[in-house]
Amino acid sequence: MRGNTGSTNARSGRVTSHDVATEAGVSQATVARVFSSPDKVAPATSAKVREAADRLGYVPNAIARSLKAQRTDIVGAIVPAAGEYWQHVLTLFSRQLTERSKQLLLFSFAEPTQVNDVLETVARYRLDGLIAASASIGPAQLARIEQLAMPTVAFNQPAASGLVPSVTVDNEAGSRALAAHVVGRGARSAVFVGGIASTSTDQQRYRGAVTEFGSHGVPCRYVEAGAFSYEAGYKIAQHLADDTPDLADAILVGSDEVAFGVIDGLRERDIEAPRDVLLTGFDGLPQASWAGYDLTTLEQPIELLVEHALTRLLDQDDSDPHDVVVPGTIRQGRTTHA
Amino acid sequence: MRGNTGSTNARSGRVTSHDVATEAGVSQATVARVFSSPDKVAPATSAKVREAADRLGYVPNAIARSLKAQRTDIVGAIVPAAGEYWQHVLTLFSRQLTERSKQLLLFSFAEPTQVNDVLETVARYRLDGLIAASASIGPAQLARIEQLAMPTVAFNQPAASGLVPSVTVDNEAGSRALAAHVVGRGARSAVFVGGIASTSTDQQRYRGAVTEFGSHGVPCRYVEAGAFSYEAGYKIAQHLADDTPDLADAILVGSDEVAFGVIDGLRERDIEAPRDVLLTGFDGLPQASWAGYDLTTLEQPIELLVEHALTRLLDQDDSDPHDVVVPGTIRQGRTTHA
DNA sequence: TGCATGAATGACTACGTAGTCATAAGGTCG
DNA sequence: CGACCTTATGACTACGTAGTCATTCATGCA
Repeated sequence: MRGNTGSTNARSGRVTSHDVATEAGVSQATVARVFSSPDKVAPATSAKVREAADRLGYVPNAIARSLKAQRTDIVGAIVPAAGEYWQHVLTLFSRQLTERSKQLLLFSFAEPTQVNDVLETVARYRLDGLIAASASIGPAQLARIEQLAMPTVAFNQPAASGLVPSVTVDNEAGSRALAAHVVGRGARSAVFVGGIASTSTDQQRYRGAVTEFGSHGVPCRYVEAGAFSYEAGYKIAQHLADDTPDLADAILVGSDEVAFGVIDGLRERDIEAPRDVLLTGFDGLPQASWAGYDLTTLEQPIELLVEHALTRLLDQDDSDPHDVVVPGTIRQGRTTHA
Repeated sequence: MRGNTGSTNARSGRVTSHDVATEAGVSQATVARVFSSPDKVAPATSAKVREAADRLGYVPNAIARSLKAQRTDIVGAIVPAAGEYWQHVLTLFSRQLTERSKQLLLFSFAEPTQVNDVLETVARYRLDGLIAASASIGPAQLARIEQLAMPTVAFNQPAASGLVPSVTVDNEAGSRALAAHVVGRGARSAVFVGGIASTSTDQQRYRGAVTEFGSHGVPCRYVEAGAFSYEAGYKIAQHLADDTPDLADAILVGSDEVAFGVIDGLRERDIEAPRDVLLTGFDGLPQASWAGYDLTTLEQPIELLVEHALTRLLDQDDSDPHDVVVPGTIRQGRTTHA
């Protein structure tokens, strides 16, 4: 690597296809072709151009490319700023997008009230697609997304049904399966611990539980933790423990993260699953398999869900069904091992 | 909202400042000013333009803006695709960037070999800054980053020192503190369980432990888990358990996530902390505070680290020190509560 | 009243690329 | 060997914005 940088700027951030063209003795158009449609250039020319590019430290400018091509190769994701589940999902989206040579532009928000602002920002970037992954995105927001005319998929956000294409795990069936599971293990009374009652996820999961329990004559009341977090679960567990010895036979928790909190909170009061109560989660987080919890839960086929979502988003095919619902499977853990 | 869309295209994704200019009876330049430097436009004109924009559903195009302004308002982050710690850090970066009206473009990689490819992709986007957060980014990669002339901060990646500005927790001092802590609780022998021996993080943390233990005449050997994961910790715990009853008095684990695995792996063999061994982690993940683990660990001031990193990146000030090292604090948990 | 001053706005252009069209060179086939 | 076709390349332009410069007009002050 010799120090010769000639008349052009040495900083790679400033070298353009024009500079490379001059250096290689070809036109700018040819340089562009070398980097975007290599098969349209003679091998000898291509080599010459690439050498010149290396010499100058040229790197194609994706911004300019996006403007011209009307395509950014970037997918946006609107995700809550907290929560094990969303972090996990995000990781998978990122990984699968990388495989498709796309980037992930992250829009996270701490408060549901920020969603509107976030949406306006999203609109400015002409993204190839948008993943709306949050129960906090209401109908009004979905309508705004509709306006943006940007390919969008709602991820595990059942309320989006009909407004925006969605990909969701079968919450109701999953809850029914879990209910049936604990009924099969002798539960004659149950509590459903939800995160936030107003979310469609909570509602569907509760409904599924009630339906199944009902068909077995098992009562099931709803308790709201107040958030989808460990802490919320830990606190609500104290309340539940106060009910002892009238504590239900089974506790169905609406999400794994909350369930971890419930488990630890109950342990604090010396209530142990499955000894004193049957307990299940929902989601199938990696931590559910950790020996410390070994939680019975409904495992979402997240890889599959993510794949569906990206296919819907990027491989536009209008014959695809508008809403995809994928069933989960029960992960049998120690917490219901009677 | 009346249905009149006139001659311009109704899809918001296609409406330009020119269209708005025509609609409002002003020039394109004025429309641009309304959205980028509002104080340079008369209030009446501004209102007129905004109305027209609303009517047409105009949204400024951030891509075009970035090209013209040579500024993207996007910060990139190169982060490993797995690991509780990185997920947590990422969340904080995202949150703080949102506050600064910047977006986060995520580049994750599953294998260290992918880093080079990722870097080439990064180079194409003219980002306002880059966060290099991974122990897998070696000197060669850092040199390449240097070439890109893109403001960069290495996050918790001590090897970057001198090559790229870095922000790091004080690994060595942290380890020393933890070692002193367990020595104070009677440890006369110790094991350090690292994740991957070749990472600088591991090396610094081990060195700190050895130094402190050495000054007390306490031997400390190094054991490699093979990864910074729960599973790796769980497996290595089995090996450690095989050494019983010669198991060391204290186990210093190089990261919390691995520590959770070690705890559960040891429990499997009926070895419990602090009953049979003193055990510490490193990082201060939220889960360390979960009652199920209640781990003594070195808590990183992550919020502060992230803040430092972004300040270095965005508020360019050459008087800032090149490398920032921030001390952590010990979180006292049950696992060393003799 | 006349001129300097400033605010408000418009015309114009560049940011860096990729696609369209035109053109030149090389090759095939009757 | 000439009409025809293919391949490789160059000239040119548009993508949508923001900053520079010039122009207009109203205001203030001598």
